[in-house]
Amino acid sequence: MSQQFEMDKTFSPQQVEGTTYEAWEQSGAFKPVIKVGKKPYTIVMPPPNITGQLHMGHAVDVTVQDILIRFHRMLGDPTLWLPGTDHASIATENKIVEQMRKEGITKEDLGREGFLERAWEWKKLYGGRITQQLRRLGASCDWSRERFTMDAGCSKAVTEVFVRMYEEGLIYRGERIINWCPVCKTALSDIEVDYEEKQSKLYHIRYPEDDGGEGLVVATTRPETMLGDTGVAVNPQDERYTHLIGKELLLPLVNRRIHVVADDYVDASFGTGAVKMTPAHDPNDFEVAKRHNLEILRVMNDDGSMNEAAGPDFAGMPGKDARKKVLEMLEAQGLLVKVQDYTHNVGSCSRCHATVEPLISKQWFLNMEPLAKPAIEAVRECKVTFVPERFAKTYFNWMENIRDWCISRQLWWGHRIPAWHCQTCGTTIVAREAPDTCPDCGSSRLSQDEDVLDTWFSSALWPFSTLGWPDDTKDLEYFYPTSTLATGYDIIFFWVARMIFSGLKHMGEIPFDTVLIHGIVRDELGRKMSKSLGNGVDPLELIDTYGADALRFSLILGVAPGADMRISNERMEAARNFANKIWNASRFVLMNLDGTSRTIDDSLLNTNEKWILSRLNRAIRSMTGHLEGNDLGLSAQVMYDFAWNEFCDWYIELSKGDLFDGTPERKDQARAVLETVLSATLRLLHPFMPFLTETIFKAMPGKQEASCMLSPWPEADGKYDFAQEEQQMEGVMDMIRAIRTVRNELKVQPGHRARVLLKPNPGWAERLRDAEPAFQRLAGASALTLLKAEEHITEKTVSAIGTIGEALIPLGDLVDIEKEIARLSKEAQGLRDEIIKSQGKLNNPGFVAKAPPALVQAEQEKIAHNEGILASLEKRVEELRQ
RNA sequence: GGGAUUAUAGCUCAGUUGGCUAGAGUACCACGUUGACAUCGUGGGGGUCACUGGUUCGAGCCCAGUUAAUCCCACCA
Repeated sequence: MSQQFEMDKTFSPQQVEGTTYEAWEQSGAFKPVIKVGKKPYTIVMPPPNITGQLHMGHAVDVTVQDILIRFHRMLGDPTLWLPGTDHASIATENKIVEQMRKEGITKEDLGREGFLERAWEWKKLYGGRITQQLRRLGASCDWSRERFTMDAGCSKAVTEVFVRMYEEGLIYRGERIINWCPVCKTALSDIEVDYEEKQSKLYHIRYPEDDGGEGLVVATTRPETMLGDTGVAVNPQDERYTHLIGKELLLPLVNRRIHVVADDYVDASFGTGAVKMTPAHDPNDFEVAKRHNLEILRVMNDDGSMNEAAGPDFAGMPGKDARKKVLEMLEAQGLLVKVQDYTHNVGSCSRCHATVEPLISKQWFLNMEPLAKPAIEAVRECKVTFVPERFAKTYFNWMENIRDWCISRQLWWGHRIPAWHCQTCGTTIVAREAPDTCPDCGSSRLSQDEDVLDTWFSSALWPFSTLGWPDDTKDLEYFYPTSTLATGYDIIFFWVARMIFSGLKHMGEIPFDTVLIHGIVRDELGRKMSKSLGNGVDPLELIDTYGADALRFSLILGVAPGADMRISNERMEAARNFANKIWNASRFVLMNLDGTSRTIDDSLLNTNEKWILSRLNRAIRSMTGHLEGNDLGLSAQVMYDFAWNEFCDWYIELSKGDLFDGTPERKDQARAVLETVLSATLRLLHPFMPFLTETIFKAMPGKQEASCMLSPWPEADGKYDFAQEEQQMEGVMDMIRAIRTVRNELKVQPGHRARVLLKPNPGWAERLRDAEPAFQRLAGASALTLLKAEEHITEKTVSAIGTIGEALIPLGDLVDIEKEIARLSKEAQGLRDEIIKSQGKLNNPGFVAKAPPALVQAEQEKIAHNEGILASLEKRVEELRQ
């Protein structure tokens, strides 16, 4: 007995996934085959964080990329998918700190060195875990080229870029208002801050004049910051306050004299029209302060508590308590004028969700303007294309309004900034290697800057740092620029934009030509998956339950580029069922091949065979086109429809005639066609469902040692285009469907011949004779035999019969004559209406003049067609009347 | 405040540059142990294409407006 008969009745992914993947990886098939002179297809994988578990976002990301990679590999392109992981500075550090907290130790206990040791241990443990999980999805990446954002090579690139940009003056150090997370104790970039609406109060506080005048009233949501006020601003046009401009007020509680300044920034219609200025703790106030030379007084510590500058009453007090005390004291002095309920947006740390405090701080910045310009140009000139296009707008919107990027973080885990400060003279030295002495004063008392770089600083270099830059490597030369970058739209700002300007800046070339944006995965209710909602789905569990192929397919099928997708059990089941359908269709084909491979005899092709081969050609062309256009969802849809609705539902069924009852010649021909179509189907499906297809492929005759993954992508063979046969089959299928409707309607028992009410005209007879076996098998009816239905016949049945043939057969004595006349008359009326409608169209000069000729002709044919039926109906009515 | 997207069957979504009766999947109903598959097969019901107007011979598609929802950016004390 041959191997084929041992296939189970259902596909068990669990049994094959592990071993199949291992065999692929062992064989080295994931490594690109470099062909000098041939353009490679390259994807550099967005590196997952080493913080944890594979989630649905990764699953989509990896699936999309793996499909493209497998497609191009089969096309014969030298194909590289370079994987790696990201150190994820702040996220990882938080996780480690959290883990340590449970053990009762703090970062400070370990010290920088000790902490980093621990962090590397973490990386060893979890960095490997995530890559194992990627394997479970079937990711066919070249693990021999795997990189990590903090490995020696990538770190070298980071230092090189930093030093170069510093030397060019693009990187500078300065005092600016930054978003400060008092829990993570680090600066955050603008995009690391999330805003949410919160209920709070708007406090109206009176600031009297220093001479005892009543002064003015300011409104604030953060009263404790008044301790750091160094001025009050009003709108220059605001007549209420013109008399106060330039005057001095006495800041309550601290009794500091502060000036009233006029600045357009102030909106006279909001609050009281007077704004207290706290330049050290508010970005706008900071700007105003610079314009008016107001003092910048920081009153808060890094942990959010008040410092000495806040005055002896408040020093050391947490911000919350300080707020309370300030309010109490103001109230006691009768200076708290009004308290309003107020809803506004409060920023919080995207990592730990603590409320962010804007405060002044010395940080490293990257000057964005000169970098953004060419990056905008590159997209505008379509050197980089976004799929779908609309995301380019998002990109422009951000890049055109970009502000300098705060790249320093007060963390330990990350790339330490290559800058040294001289303890003697204060000079800062930025260098590739640690300097021994200060070039200015010769002192050897140098200490490295404590900060590390924003994690996205290294990510921005990923497309070339992973290929060996700054060294001149062969990989860099061959694979850069890469082809496609696939990622979610949530990461355009964090990453995509920064890679584009970095690539242009340091490589002088775009990093990739296509940015393929996919949506995010939502639950069945359309909600974002989040930890707090607890609605997250673990992709690994889905793989266990349904198989990796089903997961991949359900994430792709019918999903338009950039569109969010919902994942549900129903969707997973549909994908699993499809996999099983393919499995069983293959099982049937393999059973009938008897382990022998055959080739099609073109001279013996019958209509069914011509039809399926022609349909296969269409599927190949369509899928290839969609994949080239990055529309994976449509491509999968074409596969699904072809495999299930055409190959399984029709051709396999049709083939059974020859397979079971045909002459030896026909039998072999059917087998050859089945084998050909199955082979192509498996290969077309392979990028989407690699495990299933590889498993079946190896069971094909003579393919034990072959690999679906490394087989060529199917090409449409022009000699198998049969437009006429396709049309003919379409007609036959319509008729078979109609007969089935009749059978159902008449409740004809299986096994019994349906009594089909047909009188084929000469044209149809020809076709029907051709299709006779199909009718026998699929419709349980003989197309040429006129039989008498004994059952009651409904309208529906009649209309179904109407679609079968031109000649509607008289129902004779089966039905009440009056009723039948009425029905036929009604039908005739319907046809007349149709004809009138068509004639109306043809009488419309605009239609005749402007519509395509084929359409006009079709309309004329329709009239003729309807008139023919009408005539026979009328004739029949006449007969019945007699 | 600025920008983007979406609105089609109970649900999830397709619907190419406008062109025959608007399609799938799923759910629902009926029937079915036909030699791959009940994770299946066959058939069926179910739509005012959000609303209003416009362009056109012709609009689910193009244009304007209205309504509703989602998302992103900015962050007014």
